[in-house]
Amino acid sequence: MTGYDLKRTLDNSTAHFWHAYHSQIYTTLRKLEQDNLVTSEVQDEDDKLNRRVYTITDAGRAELDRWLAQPMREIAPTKDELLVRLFFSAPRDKEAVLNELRFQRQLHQRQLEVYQGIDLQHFVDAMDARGTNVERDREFWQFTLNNGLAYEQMTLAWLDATIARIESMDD
Amino acid sequence: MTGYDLKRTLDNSTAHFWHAYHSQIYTTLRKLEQDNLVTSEVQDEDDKLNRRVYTITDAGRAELDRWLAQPMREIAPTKDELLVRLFFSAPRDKEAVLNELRFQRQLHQRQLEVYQGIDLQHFVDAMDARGTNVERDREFWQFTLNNGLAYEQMTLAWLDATIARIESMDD
DNA sequence: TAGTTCATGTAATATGTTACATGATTTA
DNA sequence: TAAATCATGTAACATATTACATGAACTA
Repeated sequence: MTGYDLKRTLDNSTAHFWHAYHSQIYTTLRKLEQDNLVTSEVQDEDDKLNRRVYTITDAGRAELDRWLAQPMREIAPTKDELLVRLFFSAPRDKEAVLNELRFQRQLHQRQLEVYQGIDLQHFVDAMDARGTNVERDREFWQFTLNNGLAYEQMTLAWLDATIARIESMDD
Repeated sequence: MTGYDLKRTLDNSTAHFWHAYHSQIYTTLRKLEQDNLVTSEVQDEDDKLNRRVYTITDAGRAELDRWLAQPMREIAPTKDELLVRLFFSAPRDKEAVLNELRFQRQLHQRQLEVYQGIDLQHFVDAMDARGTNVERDREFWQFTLNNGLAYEQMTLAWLDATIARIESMDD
């Protein structure tokens, strides 16, 4: 893939559990290349867009396998700015807090619909047609998608309950 | 509070939505002091532990209010290492993946019990006895705690379903 | 032809993590 | 008296964010 492809893939399919800016992606790819974990080349000489395509090396694959072989032993740390804001929101104007939560509700509703619209099987079939079997990968991708779906549903239910309780508060 | 108190508070009550290392807390407090957003003093001259107690200034409170007045307009970005690992786990040994997920299940079960054991009302009463009314704060703290509870329950249900499906996979 | 998307980078700054470093106080 | 907890810091390094910068290709 190119750095641009990676950015798009991250934004589209893995955005809910991993995110990166293009500036970080390009610099990291260069660093990986220095460490011989990937190689890169500009495939089409005539291509004025300078698309630089990266490929993982055997050493890179080995490093990925090594990382996967070491199981996680802690809970993934989270940083959720909205919860920090809520924690300190008692003195705020009630309507301002409600508007913020209602806006978040819209965002999460849309995000849920994005996940519901993802058709992994269609993607798998397309890869299959190109000779790459990702049938077993599909099951694991589905697990991460299921997590996104469950997370959005949980968040919507929590937002609804929280909004309802703030609405019934005294000013 | 002292830096140490802040670290403990973060670890105990807000760990599920915000986390910081002590090294970051101490350096950030010094920076806030340079910007006149907090003041500090070693209250007890005889105290050889050098407890440095920080207090927010009027300018600090104003800055906090200014920050709270600007509503969030995006979904909080997340980085979940476990999901990245699962995404790439198709080629891994089935039992290794299952062991990792079962261990995560234990961690989340324990975390749920920690949240279930938190008694906000007890804390509010103790503050009340010292003359600080945090009754309205309590409702907002409860919202963040509810989020933690819902998150852990959702995660446990998702882990159970994922574990069951991997168990029924071919090797 | 104007706006959007494709495409790649650097620089400056901010934030976060690990390791190093020290010493007092409390508890078993 | 040994171990755990209280308490504060710095240094080196890693990661992340925002802003700056450029130009091609496609689409309305």
